[in-house]
Amino acid sequence: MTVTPQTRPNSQEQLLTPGEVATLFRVDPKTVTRWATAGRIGSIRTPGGHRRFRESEVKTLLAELTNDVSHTA
Amino acid sequence: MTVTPQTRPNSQEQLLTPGEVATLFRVDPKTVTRWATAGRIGSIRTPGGHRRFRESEVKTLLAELTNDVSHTA
DNA sequence: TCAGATTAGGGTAATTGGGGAT
DNA sequence: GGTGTCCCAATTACCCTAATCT
Repeated sequence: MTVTPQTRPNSQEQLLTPGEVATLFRVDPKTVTRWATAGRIGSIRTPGGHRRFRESEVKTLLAELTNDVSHTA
Repeated sequence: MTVTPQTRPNSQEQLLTPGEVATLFRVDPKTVTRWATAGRIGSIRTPGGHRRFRESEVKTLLAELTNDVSHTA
């Protein structure tokens, strides 16, 4: 039991670690880092320099891939 | 100048526990403590030695470390 | 005062960042 | 052009017990 939604003074976004995102996409964590560096995905840095990713954004991006996106902008 | 509107921590400031800050950054509470020790984030100690963090400072820090993707089609 | 949950403190493993080469 | 793997250094996560907070 760890599902106790507390700490929501203003509806914060759920964040994911690079490893978690990498697992979702079936890629190497380094690749996720490259996506962030290339600006293809938004990222939040910890004061220590590690990255965190928005779960909603990741899910959206994941859904687009599943739906065969015509990424021709 | 006699009064500074909002530019100073006057009296009441919403304080957050290490656990709450940890949730916002998606890190371990111990990591937040480490940030305080390293001086990366300001902290207030309770008489018992526990740490409390200013909500405004945490929010500001979180905002500054956020890199949003401006994919404004 | 009691009870439950959180935090501090120290120590050790795992993850991550950055660069560079394949 | 994009991805996976190598290196090393830094940051973070999990282990424990005792003290503090609510």
